[in-house]
Amino acid sequence: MPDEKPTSIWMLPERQERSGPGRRPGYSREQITQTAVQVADAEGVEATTMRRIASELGTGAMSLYRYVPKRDDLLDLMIDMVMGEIELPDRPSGDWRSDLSLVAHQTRAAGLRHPWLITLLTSRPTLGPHLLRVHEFALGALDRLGLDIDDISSFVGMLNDYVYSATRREIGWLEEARRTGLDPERWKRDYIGPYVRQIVESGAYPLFTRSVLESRTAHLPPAERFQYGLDRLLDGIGVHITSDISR
Amino acid sequence: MPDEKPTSIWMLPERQERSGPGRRPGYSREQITQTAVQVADAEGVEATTMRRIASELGTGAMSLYRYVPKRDDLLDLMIDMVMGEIELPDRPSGDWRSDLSLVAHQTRAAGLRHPWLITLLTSRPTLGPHLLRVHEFALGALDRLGLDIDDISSFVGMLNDYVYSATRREIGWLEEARRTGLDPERWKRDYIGPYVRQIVESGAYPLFTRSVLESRTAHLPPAERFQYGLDRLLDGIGVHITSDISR
DNA sequence: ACCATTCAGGTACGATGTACGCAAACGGAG
DNA sequence: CTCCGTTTGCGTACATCGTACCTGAATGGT
Repeated sequence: MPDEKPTSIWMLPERQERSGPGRRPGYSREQITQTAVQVADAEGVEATTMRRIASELGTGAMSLYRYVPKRDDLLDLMIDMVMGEIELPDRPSGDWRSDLSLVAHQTRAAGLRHPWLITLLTSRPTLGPHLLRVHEFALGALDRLGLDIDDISSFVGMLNDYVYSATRREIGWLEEARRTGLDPERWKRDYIGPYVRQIVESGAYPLFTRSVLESRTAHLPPAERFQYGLDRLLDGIGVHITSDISR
Repeated sequence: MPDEKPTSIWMLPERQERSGPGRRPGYSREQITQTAVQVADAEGVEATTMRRIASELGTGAMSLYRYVPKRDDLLDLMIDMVMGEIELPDRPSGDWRSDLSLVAHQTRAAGLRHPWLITLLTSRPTLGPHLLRVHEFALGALDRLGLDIDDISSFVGMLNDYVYSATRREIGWLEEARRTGLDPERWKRDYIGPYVRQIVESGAYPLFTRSVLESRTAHLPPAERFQYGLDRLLDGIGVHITSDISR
């Protein structure tokens, strides 16, 4: 009777250092993951093919399968390695607003360093140890404030949703700007590809048009724009925290 | 000097009915898109290959390229066709809360009918006419309430983020339940695959554990659970609407 | 009746993930 | 040292994908 196959990579730890016979492994999961991250940073996640990563390590594609069951698992490992870059105190400080801000900004920073992160993170449900650590910290920031666990969970979910989508939007601009060659600042002022221009000129979507043309925050530095939306969100959460004096 | 190539499928309308010489087209963009949607509904988006769709129509793969430039464009067309199922009044009613609720529930319903929709929608930036229509309606719901356009845009963004991620979570349960063969209700009570169980038993993530084990809303019918989070979000938006009397 | 034009779709190419199998490296037992 | 079971390295091979190219059939205007 065979073992039931592990449901995720996190239940299949790398083979440990042993002292039996047999050839020694020449690579490691971490090394392979790191290489994959570098390739993805430089050329996008679609360049992280098994052959490409292997050749980066000077070996053959099939060698990687001694360390990683499938390519999808490698994507999970990449996500978690990068989540490991997020630095947080051991415990929340007690100031929920600055704790959540910290998580938000750190996550955004990681997302900008690795433009593939957010797409991967939101397209596959994964729960690696580092992601869990960050999540636990965020939940902890709202603990002991009179909220029940469903509200805490719900608010942290909203925070994550905001951070992911705001960061994704930001990355979208950067990539669009790089593709068209313009520098981001000038590009955002003159703005918008031909398609959005067509939408605007059609006159059929007046509010969408205003959100494109009359936006104040669109001209802010990205970090301030991020902060602006974040503050709105935290204000919304704050309403439910009775012990909060600021509002 | 060639035309600059269109930036999106929406700038490349289907060839119109003409009256010149040449063979008549045997298919149409809409017909192909509809077939793709059916295949995706039945077997997932990864089954919507060009060959599969073509053979469903009784033709060869390459014929599709007379109607759609690339497979990615077909994905955009699928998204927008399904967004077209969302039924909304011509103009918002004036009750912002019920207007946004309507958008939220309609979008969730479309996402549940077509489990691939949310993944596609959040993994590729697309702005088809039907998506624009829905977005414009949502923006309109918050117009004339004393908010500036950045806040309106920001709140609608938060609403979308919530709807997408809540619906995605719900779909995840359904698929997990289908995969393991259990019916959704029982499965959600007994809950959780072996990996989450291991996390819980590790004791290292007490708040995550509580969010799994002590949740009240987890046992609610999905629609009520959705409503619960939605109400929290709308409460948060309501704070910023001064003319709102309910809070 | 002819022809320029348009569509249908077969063939073919490069790329991908990965199953399979064999040879090379290794440590322990004799 | 010699042999042997075990483990790793990786070449070969295959199914499947998007899609470039090309030939032949259909069509309506002249």
